[in-house]
Amino acid sequence: MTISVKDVAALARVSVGTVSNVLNRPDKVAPATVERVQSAIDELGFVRNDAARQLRAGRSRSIGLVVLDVRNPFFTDVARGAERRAADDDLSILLGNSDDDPARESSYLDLFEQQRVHGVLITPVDDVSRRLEGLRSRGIPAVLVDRPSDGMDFSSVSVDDVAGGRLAVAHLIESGRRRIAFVGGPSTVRQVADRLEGARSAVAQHPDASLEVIETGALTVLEGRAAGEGLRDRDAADRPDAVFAANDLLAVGLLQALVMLGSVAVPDDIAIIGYDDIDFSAATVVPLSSIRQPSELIGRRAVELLLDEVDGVAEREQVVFQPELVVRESTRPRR
Amino acid sequence: MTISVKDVAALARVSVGTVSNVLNRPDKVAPATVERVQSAIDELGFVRNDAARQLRAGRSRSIGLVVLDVRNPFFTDVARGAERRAADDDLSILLGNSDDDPARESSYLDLFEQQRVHGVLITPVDDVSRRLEGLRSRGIPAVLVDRPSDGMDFSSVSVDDVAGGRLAVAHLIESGRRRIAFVGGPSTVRQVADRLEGARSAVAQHPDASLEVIETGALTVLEGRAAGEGLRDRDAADRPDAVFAANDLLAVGLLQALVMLGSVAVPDDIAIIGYDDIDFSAATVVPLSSIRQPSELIGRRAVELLLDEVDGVAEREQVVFQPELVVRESTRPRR
DNA sequence: GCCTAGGAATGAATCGTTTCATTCGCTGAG
DNA sequence: CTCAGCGAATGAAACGATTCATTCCTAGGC
Repeated sequence: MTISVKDVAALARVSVGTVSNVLNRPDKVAPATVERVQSAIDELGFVRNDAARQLRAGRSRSIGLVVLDVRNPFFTDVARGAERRAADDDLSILLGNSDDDPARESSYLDLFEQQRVHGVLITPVDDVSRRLEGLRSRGIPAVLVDRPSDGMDFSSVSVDDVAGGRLAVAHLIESGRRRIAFVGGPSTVRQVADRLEGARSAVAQHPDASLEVIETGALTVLEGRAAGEGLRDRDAADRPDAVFAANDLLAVGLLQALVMLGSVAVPDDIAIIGYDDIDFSAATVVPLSSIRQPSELIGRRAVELLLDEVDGVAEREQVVFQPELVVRESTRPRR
Repeated sequence: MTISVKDVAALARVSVGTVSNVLNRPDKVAPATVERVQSAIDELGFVRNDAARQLRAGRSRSIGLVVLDVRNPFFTDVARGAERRAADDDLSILLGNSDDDPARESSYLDLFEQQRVHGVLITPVDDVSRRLEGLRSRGIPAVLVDRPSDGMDFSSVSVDDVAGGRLAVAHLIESGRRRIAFVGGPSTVRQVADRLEGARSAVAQHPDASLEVIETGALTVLEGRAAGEGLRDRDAADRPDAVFAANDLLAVGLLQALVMLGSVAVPDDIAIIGYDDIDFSAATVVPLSSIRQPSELIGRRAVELLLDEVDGVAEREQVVFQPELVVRESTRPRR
């Protein structure tokens, strides 16, 4: 039923090879013929079948990207950066959302491998290095996004999360806070662990500063709100005087619980700093201090590393960007 | 180089047909054989080539979804709903982001058609009915998302945006405002036009209420901030006393410009109401009143309509959900 | 001991595009 | 007038999975 090159060839009275040439290297075909084939294509409404192309080519014209949470603007920004860069090479991005679930992550990797993608960009939940080795051995390279590769086995594009954590907590201490709480989780997620490590190291610099860890199940607004309710319900004396949230979504949830639904003052009772500096951070109840990462750039660079590896001999490379402190009202020194 | 059914068949000493049967209808194959083939598959690390399957099957196992803006949580919620539903039928979602750009929209449609997707879900920027007719004639049905089909030519899942606009502005008027401004654009986008129409009809009910339209280039935080700066720089006497923003992203931008970067009080100088009720709305500087839409449900339902159409005889159907007013601080009656 | 029913396995044909070794046809040099 | 050279066009083979008409086996009935 569907129109194929064969039909086009018949109508234009040329061979299928010629039709293919018109499609792929029009300069190798006589202008008059190109013309004739073109109008046959238009007349029939012919649309190339990608599956057949891919089958022949051995791989698809897309790159798989697995992120932890599409609802986190940080990741949509990364995806957008990746998509832009990929488009320059006529590649498209398949976006997968693992939602912190190893099973979902794994099923996206399956899917991408079946699709014979050019390569995979991934922010892993689980330890997927075995899986990725497997992919690579079958010709599909992978680049880690937003976290470094442990054994330098893969190229990666990340931001120094330890430095970011240190930056955040050092700033809290500098603005006069001492009883710091870290809100984030699950701690198996590398970014969370690193940011916490940075926080610890900043606290270690100050003998009278202390750090409490409040683990959450995920990095979402909802979990942040739950954590905030926990804090709100404590005796005031029992509360930390500052919170470092592992990302802005959590921080937004904390604000909802403490300020909107509770009566804890931010920053006077508790200062809050988040991470990612998403668009909304500047417009929250109390504008949120945060740690900024070059998100679009991360996506763009990740695609570049991937393409280098696809092209062959490129060395594995670990790109690490430096995070940046953005100070707003939520960490104002106490009056 | 890559492992195919042939290699598996050779190792398991069966025919390729049998390998395929093990993969697709294991019950038709003797248990012992299944076992043998399975271990051959594991040993070789065989992974099915999706392109070959698709080529044979005539279409892919995915559904294309084109949205206006991935950075808008409303659309990621729709996408998530769609993805969940599609997974039930072993289908995956290809997400395309048109960014309000007809050219990008069109190139996603090309891509999806080349991929021979099961069907297309789309929130159009442009008038794409011709394109969609074309797709349909070639066996790819489409369902409109978040806007009704003009000539009932396509199934659609939407929310009554006129009612939503009316709801928003009626609420503003009820809370004592009279000089209303509508901020949104481009007006060619159906949702914007409908919400504006609803606003107009609400204003028409009140002889002393007036409506000013401030058109923006897109529905983003950035555009909202620009519009807000315009308002902020006016003489106080020249300003509206309430703004209805065509979505929450714009409203967030307005808040940034008026409250954070300016000194206009919300809601006392200007009340603001947004649209979509995204997660962040409850945590903005001034918690934002908004119009809520059942976003995940929209995605889910859209996939269902699409599958009905794929399966054959289903009638075209126009599903329209009703929006809901969510009142928060940003539209509190003036004291 | 023969025949048959039916489960199990086979393998050639097919999907639509690309590639590449060949062939074709023409022009201009000798 | 012949032929080398060259641009243009050809068409068969290949990519890898699935399908289905056919063949093969075996157990059980008579």
